[in-house]
Amino acid sequence: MLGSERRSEIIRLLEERKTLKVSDLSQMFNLSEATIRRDLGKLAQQGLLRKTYGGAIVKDGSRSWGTLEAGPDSFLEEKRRVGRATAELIEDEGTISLDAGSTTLQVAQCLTGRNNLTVLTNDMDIAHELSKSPGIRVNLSGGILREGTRILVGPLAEQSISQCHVDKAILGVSAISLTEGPTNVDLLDAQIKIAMIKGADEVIVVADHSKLGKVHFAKVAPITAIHKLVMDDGISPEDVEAFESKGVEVIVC
Amino acid sequence: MLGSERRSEIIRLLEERKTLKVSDLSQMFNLSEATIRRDLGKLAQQGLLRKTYGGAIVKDGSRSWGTLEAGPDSFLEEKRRVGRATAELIEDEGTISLDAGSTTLQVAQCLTGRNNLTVLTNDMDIAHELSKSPGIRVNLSGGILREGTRILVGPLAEQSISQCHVDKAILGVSAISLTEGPTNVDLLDAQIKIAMIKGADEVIVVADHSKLGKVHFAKVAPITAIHKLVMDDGISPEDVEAFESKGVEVIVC
DNA sequence: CAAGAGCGTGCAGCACTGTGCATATAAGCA
DNA sequence: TGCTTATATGCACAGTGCTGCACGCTCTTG
Repeated sequence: MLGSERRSEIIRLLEERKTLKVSDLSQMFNLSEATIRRDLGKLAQQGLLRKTYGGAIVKDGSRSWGTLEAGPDSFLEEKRRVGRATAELIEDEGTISLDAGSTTLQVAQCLTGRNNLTVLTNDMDIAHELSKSPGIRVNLSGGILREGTRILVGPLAEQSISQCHVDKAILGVSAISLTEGPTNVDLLDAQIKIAMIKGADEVIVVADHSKLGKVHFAKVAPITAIHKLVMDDGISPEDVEAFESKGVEVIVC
Repeated sequence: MLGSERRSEIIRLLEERKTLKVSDLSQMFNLSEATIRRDLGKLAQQGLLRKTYGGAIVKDGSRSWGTLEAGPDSFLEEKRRVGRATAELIEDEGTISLDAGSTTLQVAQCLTGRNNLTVLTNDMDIAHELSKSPGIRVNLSGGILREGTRILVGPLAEQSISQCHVDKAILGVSAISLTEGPTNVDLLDAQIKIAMIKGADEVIVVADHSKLGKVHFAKVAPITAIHKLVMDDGISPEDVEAFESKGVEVIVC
């Protein structure tokens, strides 16, 4: 087996299992651990994985087009759980809009294998991820490609989104509070989210608990516009109750 | 067996197995490893594969074009030349639309490093390529992601494009003839091209000479709508003159 | 804090690489 | 036909990259 071939296989395995151990790989390929470590070192340098003590894990939800360096994704495990739980809320044969972001990317990854789903998104990575599933019709919004990311924003994006109507809008946010509702650091992003809310029957916000109680610059919607909130179990029972009293169904996972 | 024949066979094998070893090929063709290495060197230079330690693997980022062309990356060298020549026609501080396709992808690769260029495209690979250059504003059209490719088509795509006006439209085509003008195998693709032509001051068609004289299903525009045609030197002087007599400036490279 | 697992790295051995040179084959031309 | 030229191929060799081992260092765990 070629060295490069082996490294491709490592990446493939990593996408499948999300985490790998040096000792396992060493046995699997019948090579010394030193060689495996050198492989992982190279792959990490290429940004294709993140090394950990004892092995490697997928990097930042595996934004799989490489080259673009993604910062260390905090709360990745929480986002994964949120992604899985959210995917369970989505039926086949439906239409959804999927906001750009690392949490919504996790949702997308859990949607592979769906049969007759139509998805509208403004995130090229999400589109790329979903395009692997033949049963999913992927609609990408137009827009300006924001520098350093693969997210589409601007008037063209808003207009594309406003032309579509979906069953559910799945939104990531950078902050959510009881009084101010979901808010965002970036105004352009917020406008995309507003357009998605307008065109949806049901609005689902996904977030890890680190976003809770914060308020950022750009308002997205009043809290009453949100139908469901999916969050990891870092949220307190009091907060759950408070959201529920505002009419937001909270799904803890 | 001819050398060129052997190299075609190597490419065919590579597409089948995704990875090849020098030692295996040497045995298979009953030739020295030195010869195989020289072959792989040539093929790598043509961009048809990527050499690795001990063999070769398929080039990443090479994309599957389904049944559009005879070979997936046929006439790559010609397309490179066309790409370079076309990039020279594009000034900084301008706006262009860049059609989806393998030839236009070559144009995009030659545009990196531009300072103040705005590009509108319906090809995610082109958008990705251009996003590496900070000086380029990338606008991606919306649309449905066509299965197996990274091309956006459909009403949303057409509408996004029709909302923009550019200095030059750079179009790839699957066929071009004197009488029928540029034509395309796919109707949806053709409609994108039509929208791009409508919104541009100048229309530049790029193609390798294998497209010449053919006519495909979907009409794009009369030949008189084309201002410039960039083609590799596989075009005959008679054909150049014929196009020129129709008012098309032909750039041979 | 101590034990132990895991880490990076220098070193040696070996496989792979590119290249110059000689030979073989094919093509062009008088 | 015989000669020249261009290309393809094999061989040899020096240079480079990959791998396993062993060592000392670092991190995790209890």
